[in-house]
Amino acid sequence: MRILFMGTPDFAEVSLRAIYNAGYDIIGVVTNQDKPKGRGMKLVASPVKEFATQNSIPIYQPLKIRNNTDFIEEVKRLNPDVICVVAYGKILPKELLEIPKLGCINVHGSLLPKYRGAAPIQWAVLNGDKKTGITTMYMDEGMDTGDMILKQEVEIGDDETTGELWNKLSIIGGELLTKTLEKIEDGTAPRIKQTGEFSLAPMLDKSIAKIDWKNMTAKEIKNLVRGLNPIMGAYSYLNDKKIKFWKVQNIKLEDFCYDKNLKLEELKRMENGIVVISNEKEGLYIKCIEGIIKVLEIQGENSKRMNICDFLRGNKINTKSKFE
RNA sequence: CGCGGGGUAGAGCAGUUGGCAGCUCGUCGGGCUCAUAACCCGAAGGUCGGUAGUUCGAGUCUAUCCCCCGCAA
Repeated sequence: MRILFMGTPDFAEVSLRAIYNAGYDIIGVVTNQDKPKGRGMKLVASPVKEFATQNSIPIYQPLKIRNNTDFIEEVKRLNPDVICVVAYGKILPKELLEIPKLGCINVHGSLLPKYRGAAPIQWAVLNGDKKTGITTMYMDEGMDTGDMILKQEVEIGDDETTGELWNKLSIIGGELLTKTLEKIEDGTAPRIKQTGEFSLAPMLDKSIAKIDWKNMTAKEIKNLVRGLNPIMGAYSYLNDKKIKFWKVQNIKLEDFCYDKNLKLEELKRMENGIVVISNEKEGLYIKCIEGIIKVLEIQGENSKRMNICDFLRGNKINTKSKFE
């Protein structure tokens, strides 16, 4: 089988590696353009491109695909049996989808039809879901609306971050893609229509990263923190300084009062976002709706991530100060 | 030439107009306590990123090099 692979980030690289190691004939790799990245804005190749370079697979990096007749012609000339798309980053037009005889298949990081769109993994964590998974499907013109082929569930841990889940799913994605190709090759791949309710997982907007102490419960804040780790980091302001939280715990008000010997009524009356306890021995505790947030890992302005005790040694946070 | 912050004890930081190198924690030794991430006493630990310069005198001012980090993508 002649396979054309389209993908860009590390998540896609894992899938490419899996089918490469499984012995499939990869006739080319399509990946996004090198982008200026990091300090100094140097051009950096995508992980998929790196892998292709190392293994001498031909690389294509079209600026755009829609209305790019040169590229479409090139793909026709390549004559792929299947195109595998994993987190490529561009929407594919119908004329491209119709080229491979056996179809275009996609690896998606959710249990479709839940979380169609660009950020399924992030949203699963942000919403505090207990499980998610990987779905492979035949692509059509819609946004992740094609017929499903294989599906595998994965549990999400209470403290699992998007980054951890991302890695886990990328590996499963590679395995499932390999299985899917096997089934396509021997003609046993099913075509399962997506039925029932669907939901969308749009690309994350920067504005969601700010913690809203007035309206979010402690549990929601915790989910926000782990959902945005390590992509953006949930942040808040303290004395006009931006502070990011990377790891927090969520403690019930009752348990907290019992532990610290405080009066529940007094605690309930405090404003949300107020620092209840802050010292380098016990750590940092913040009053929230329906709970206390205990900060474990934090990052100050222009600083790196560090555990809360180290942070408080050099950066004093006063009790009763308020996160905005 | 994208924008910005920084390099001082093992860790996190302070250090004013140039004038004895400090704080908190940790480590080591001792004490106290039924008990502790408790408390008390004591000690060790530094080429202040490198080099050159200004100066009676540089962590601090100037030049230059190296390294680290954040934003942004």
